[in-house]
Amino acid sequence: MPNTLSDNAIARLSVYRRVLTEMHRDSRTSVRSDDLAAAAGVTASQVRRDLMLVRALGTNKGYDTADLLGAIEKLMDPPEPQEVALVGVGNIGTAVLSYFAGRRPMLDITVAFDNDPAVIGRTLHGCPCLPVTDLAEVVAGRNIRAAIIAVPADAAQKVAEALVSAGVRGIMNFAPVRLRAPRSVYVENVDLTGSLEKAAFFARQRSQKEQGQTGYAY
Amino acid sequence: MPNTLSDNAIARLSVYRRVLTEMHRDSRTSVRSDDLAAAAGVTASQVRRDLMLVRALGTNKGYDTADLLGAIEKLMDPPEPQEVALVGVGNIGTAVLSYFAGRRPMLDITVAFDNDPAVIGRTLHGCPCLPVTDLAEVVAGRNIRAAIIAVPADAAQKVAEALVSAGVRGIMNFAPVRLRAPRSVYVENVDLTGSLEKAAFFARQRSQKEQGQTGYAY
DNA sequence: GCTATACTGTGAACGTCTTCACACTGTGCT
DNA sequence: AGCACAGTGTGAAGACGTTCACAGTATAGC
Repeated sequence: MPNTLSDNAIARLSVYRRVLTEMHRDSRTSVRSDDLAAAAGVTASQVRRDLMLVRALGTNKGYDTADLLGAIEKLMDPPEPQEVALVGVGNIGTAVLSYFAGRRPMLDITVAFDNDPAVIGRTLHGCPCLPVTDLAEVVAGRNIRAAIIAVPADAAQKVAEALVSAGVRGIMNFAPVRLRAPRSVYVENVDLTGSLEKAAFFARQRSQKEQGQTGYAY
Repeated sequence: MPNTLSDNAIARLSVYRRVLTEMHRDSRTSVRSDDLAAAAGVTASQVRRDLMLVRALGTNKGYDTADLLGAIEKLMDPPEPQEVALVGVGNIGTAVLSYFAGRRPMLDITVAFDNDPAVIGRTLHGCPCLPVTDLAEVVAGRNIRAAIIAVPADAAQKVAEALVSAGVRGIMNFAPVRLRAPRSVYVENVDLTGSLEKAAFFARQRSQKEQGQTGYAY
């Protein structure tokens, strides 16, 4: 099994793609590994390694921006627009909806579910909100393979199970729980509390270091 | 420099803490490494390794829930409540504000900044919104060390620089850009697009595998 | 055409994080 | 008291990801 694309590699490719899209929009035609590296916040070696994965070849003048973008898109984008389901249209769900509206045309949040009568039936950012009781039928019926969970922690596991049995194989999870799912399902946890805690923790640590209070283990 | 706490270790400790908090609330007094491992979605070895970092000792009956929770909190929580600033009170900023309201008492988003007159002067979830022109003064004045960036991509770098020069050393960044910051500043990128792309990518990949279409490299 | 130059592609070294495996310690049972 | 057992603490091994360093290759200049 050669060339398995790791989690981190996919994340970096996604960043390269963003950078390349901008460069391409600016009519820049070629890019060197160290340019990409600087823009993406990684080393040039790392970039070249990653680009090996997409089988993109460069020359002694760098890479052709359009070619490279095409190669990455070919690898990462679905062959045709992929539908994504959103479960939970509260604060985070709504924010996510508006964030993704029109951002990635190949990844469309085409349906949302909730159990709050106040949102059921409404259309937010072009996305209809259905009752969560319709979830299994709609997701399975439309062959939806990716979903976003933005429900409270205590409801997340049940939602995940419903999604998985309806055919979902990739989940982006905002609920602060570790979902239990079969290994055949990919779960990307977006742990907002954890992320903020990390930022706050390292902020304290680095502030201390600056004050010359070294000698601590951490 | 022994025992530097890695990024991943902190993230896992944050999860253990959440799990332990629940157990403690449920009056559970002891926990074994494999229980914690199952709840946190990691291996038992990993749990024991991580717990070495917090200098928590267990017995042949596992760990004392309260002790363990205390040890993790002592390591991760600030000695006194730590203020956090939010920049950008749009969709995501607002969602973040409501998400963290009351969730982590030791990490308080006490001030928000925006340049939209519609939100300036208002108070959302107990957090006053000030004009972004006040940022430097307020952040420096209150000695705020951690901040959340939830502004559009093209404004993020400028905001980051302002925050850093006002004394911020830890940033949670929602903007889809790689921020350039001195090494003395910790940046936690929350890349929503990247996360969704990963979930969608692996969803496709795994769906294919299920259909017996093996033999592909990826 | 030939040389100097610039960048890629990649084997190998390196470092880090994770898992293994087992010695050690304390508990409960007889 | 002594033995069997359960679970931790940790050195060592292993897996994985990143960086190094240089051979290879194409371009540009003379």
